[in-house]
Amino acid sequence: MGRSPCCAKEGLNRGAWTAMEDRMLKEYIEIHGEGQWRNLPKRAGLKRCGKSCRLRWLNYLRPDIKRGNITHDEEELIIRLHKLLGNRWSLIAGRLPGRTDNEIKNYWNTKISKKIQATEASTSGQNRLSVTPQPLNQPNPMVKPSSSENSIVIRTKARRCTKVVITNPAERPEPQFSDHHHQPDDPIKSSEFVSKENEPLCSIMGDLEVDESFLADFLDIEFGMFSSSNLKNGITGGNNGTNSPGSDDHSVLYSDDMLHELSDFSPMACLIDTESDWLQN
DNA sequence: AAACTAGTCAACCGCATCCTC
DNA sequence: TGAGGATGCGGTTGACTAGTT
Repeated sequence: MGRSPCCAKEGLNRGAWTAMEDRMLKEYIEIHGEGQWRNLPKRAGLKRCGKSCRLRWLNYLRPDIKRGNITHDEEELIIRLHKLLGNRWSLIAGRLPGRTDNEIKNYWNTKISKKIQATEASTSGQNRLSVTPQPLNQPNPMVKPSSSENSIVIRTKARRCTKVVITNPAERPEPQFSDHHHQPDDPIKSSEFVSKENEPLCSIMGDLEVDESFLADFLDIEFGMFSSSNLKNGITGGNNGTNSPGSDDHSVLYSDDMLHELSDFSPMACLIDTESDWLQN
């Protein structure tokens, strides 16, 4: 059942890239664009694995890479996103323009995790949503296996979630409570995000199964707009928002006012649809 | 000055997921 | 619908550098 290796490793350069290789790769991509990584090295005349070329481009050569130290604001954002997403570096990086997943991962492992550990050591009893130390090789306390009833889940392996439709609570069918700890009168439950299949957002996000109370706390505390009352009272379209009145699409969209008011909302976009620019449009 | 240690980060690896046929 | 290739992702490694003894 062996997988075929991504490339024949014989005769290929490995290790650090030379300036010459960088130039060749950059010139090739500037002319031909990204993609076709497997064939790229041959076409560009590089003795490198396609994966290696891709990584080099994404992490170093891309023109929009931001150089220099991570700012305090960026660090705070990383911490917040990590609290919610766990080690899903590409999602986190997606909310930090010019930063790469590799850079953020390295930064976390070398700087933030130590800072956090030091914080933990000095404060024994901490608030759940304070900067919670999460040694990388230990289970995230915010995370739990889905098989465990009382556990919260963010699996470390990422799965992609590119499309989530948030339906209008008024128009969607009664939620199916498959899980006994979901109380129908639970505020977050009654206003919960749902997908096309009426699954809670928490579970439709691929394997990102975030405990709903945690998500509720996060949304309330980090993004106050998303208190359950706001959700109940209609972040649904139909006001002055982007939802076109005649649309037969029942998805919930957010009004321009709301989006402007919530300047820090953008990080949430990555949870819902990393690849779309719906926030900007 | 040399040896050792710790920190940083680019690059590699294997696996998961997506895409195409 | 399934197989296989392509791509993306997170974890890990190891080379390099700076600091310390």
